[in-house]
Amino acid sequence: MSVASVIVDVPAKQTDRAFDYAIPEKWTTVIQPGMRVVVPFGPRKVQGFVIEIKTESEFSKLKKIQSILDISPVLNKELLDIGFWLTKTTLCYTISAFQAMLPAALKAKYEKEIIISDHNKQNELTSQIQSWFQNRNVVLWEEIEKSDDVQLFQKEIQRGLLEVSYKVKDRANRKLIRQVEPAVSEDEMKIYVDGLPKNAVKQMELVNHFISNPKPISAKELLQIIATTDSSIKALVSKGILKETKLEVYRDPFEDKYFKRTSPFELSQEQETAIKPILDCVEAEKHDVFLMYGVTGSGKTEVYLQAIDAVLKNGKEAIVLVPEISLTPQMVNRFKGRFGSQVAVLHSGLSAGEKYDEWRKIHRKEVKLVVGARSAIFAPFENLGIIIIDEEHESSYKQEDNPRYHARDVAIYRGKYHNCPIVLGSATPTLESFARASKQVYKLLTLRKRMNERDLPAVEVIDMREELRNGNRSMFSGLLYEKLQEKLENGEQIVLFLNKRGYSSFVMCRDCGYVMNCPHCDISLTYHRSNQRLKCHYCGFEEPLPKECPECNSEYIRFFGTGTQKVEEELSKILPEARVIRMDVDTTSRKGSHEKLLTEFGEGRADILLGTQMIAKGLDFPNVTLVGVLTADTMLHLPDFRAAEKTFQLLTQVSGRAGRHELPGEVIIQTYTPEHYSITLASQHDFDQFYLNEMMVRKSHAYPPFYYLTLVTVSHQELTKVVSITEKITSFLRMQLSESAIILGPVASPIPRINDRYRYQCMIKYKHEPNLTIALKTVIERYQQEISQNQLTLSIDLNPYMLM
DNA sequence: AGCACGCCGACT
DNA sequence: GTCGGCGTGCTC
Repeated sequence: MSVASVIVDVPAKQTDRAFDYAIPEKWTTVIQPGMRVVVPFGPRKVQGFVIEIKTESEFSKLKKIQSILDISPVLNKELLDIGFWLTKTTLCYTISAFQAMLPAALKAKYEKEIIISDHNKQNELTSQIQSWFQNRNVVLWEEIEKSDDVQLFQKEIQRGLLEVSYKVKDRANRKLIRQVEPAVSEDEMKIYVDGLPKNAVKQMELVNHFISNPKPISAKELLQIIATTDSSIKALVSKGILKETKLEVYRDPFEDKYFKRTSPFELSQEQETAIKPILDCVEAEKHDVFLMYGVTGSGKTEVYLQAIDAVLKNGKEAIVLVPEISLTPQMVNRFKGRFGSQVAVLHSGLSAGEKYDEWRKIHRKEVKLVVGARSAIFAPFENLGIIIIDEEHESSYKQEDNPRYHARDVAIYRGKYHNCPIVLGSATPTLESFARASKQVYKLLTLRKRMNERDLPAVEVIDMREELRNGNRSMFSGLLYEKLQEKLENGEQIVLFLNKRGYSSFVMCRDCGYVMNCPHCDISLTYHRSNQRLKCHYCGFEEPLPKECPECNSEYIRFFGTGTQKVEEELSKILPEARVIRMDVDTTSRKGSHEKLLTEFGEGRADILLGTQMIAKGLDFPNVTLVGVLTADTMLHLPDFRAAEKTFQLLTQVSGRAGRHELPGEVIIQTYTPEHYSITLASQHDFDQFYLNEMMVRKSHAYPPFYYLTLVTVSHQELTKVVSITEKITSFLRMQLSESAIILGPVASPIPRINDRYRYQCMIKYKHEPNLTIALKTVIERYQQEISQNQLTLSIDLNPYMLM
């Protein structure tokens, strides 16, 4: 007998294992590991992934696989293995790992329907139920649940007159276009045209089109050429003169876009030196991890492009990961321009259907290269020749929910599997990667010179406390204001950067200092100007802005914190003639608006580009000569050991936007902590010194890269319960782990309460703890009951990036 | 996760 | 007595 081991789509501890199913005779040769199937599971039907084909099962009474969802496996052997590896290393469910590797369109949709069991007894149903079934055979349970008839239905189900039917629906819908072509020979068409009555002008035109042009044509195009309606085509189809066919097409998110083909540039000496070891590695089919450390504007992308070119010439495939935020059309153009239709692009801006189509191009081997955000690391290539991770330090490569994987780790896993190089590129590598490069675990490649030998921009650090003392209470320092005027006069462009991360527009009473907090979370509410309301970013709580302070009834309650809107307002006051483009979540939420605004700025239709994080990287505008950072230190005070590193990275990235071409660039950094090394060293473009400095800090505080981290966060409605459970977990881990592990806690999370649930943490710092995952699994099992009762949540993050 | 089964309290 | 509350345990 043929048996399939199936991982079912039920993300729960108890079902996180394989279930065996009998393979019906007709499918014994069809079903393969990695295919999606529908299986009966208890009383319902669920989707599942076949992971193994066996000849027998320990389980005696097997149910049969109900249906097959794929013609060929959606997960190959390698991806199945990656799924198991993720389950093990991130402590997630296997099904969650599988689902993370596939486009959302392949996730099943479940529907529960009610059908009439026996139509002969239909009249026995109450009239109320009968009215539901007027002119239809099935009723969706979802509809019933919304009505008041739930109990009536349950009664009839119990009497056996109605039946529940469980449906598993594939979301994956392929886009089809209607094509029209002749169904008869040319001669027959001519005869038909001659026999047509005089008033059938459109039919005649249509047939004449096919007489001179018998190729299939899309209905849409045909209607345009002939200027007629569907009815005339339909008439000809029903007479058997034409026939309609459906053709599957891909939704092309880059339709209507023309990509100018580019050819390789000549590499500089430095670039040559950097690419050589990568190319050697490609030729030798050897796995190695390269860290390409290159200052902003040093031409890393050209090195990627040429390395990819070599890989594609060898008949292999390539993956390029780019942070979501810099997956701009500019970036995509560079790859599409060089490799044309061999490129698939995967990013969150695409619709589910578009993502699925791009994924299918990869799956069917129609493309050789994928450029995408984090999840593109799971591209189902089978002959990988290189993986490139650009802006290696970006935290968006770490997924913040289950499976909590880091794309870099997956890349290295795949690199070992395919014996191919991994290239991590950055102007500001993570300390983890740079430390590994220093220890020769990764091979370091350095690009110190900017292309065209352009100097890095001059950076001026402005002490905003000093400005305040001198009576300047605006958000622009004297120097920045001066420079703004100067650049405007010269007709040059300016980028103003507002670092909003960890800093929101909170509302405070100026008399008593009372800050409006969320009643369910220990975090300040954010003021949303668009609807004059206060909103909690964690639980969604909303309330109108109060007229007076709830604490002291003062009227002087106002919002603090500088939003882009406020900067824009102030700009219009001090520089009314400046044309400003504001880019933030509000102005870029509509699809394509991001690109539109950038094009506008690029074409010189504005003087100042004002924005948040999203303008920090990847942008390259020749006319930008001034970059202003309004508040450099807003995230320096976050409770995160990477705060200094992130500040340094951001300032370096932003400064890199200035003077990339002929005109020299200037950068002004405004800060309240000008003495902080992350700010001074960023202003001196001194990564090496920053690295040394920060390494000392990390060493003395036992943080990565000297120690690994694992963060356990416990949450519960009752404070006492959270504290005692976290306490128990902490002491249990102390017992299980070695002496050298540092176990901190229990302590309250940086956000101690979210959605009325208290949050406590335990942090584990360690160098080598083979027992850690086993110990953590034991912890999960011990509290399983309370977790499933939904009172307790336990989140375990191995190598966390967010400590909140 | 769902869903059935089963064991207790409060109703016609 | 039975309806329905939720706690418990199973799903090949």
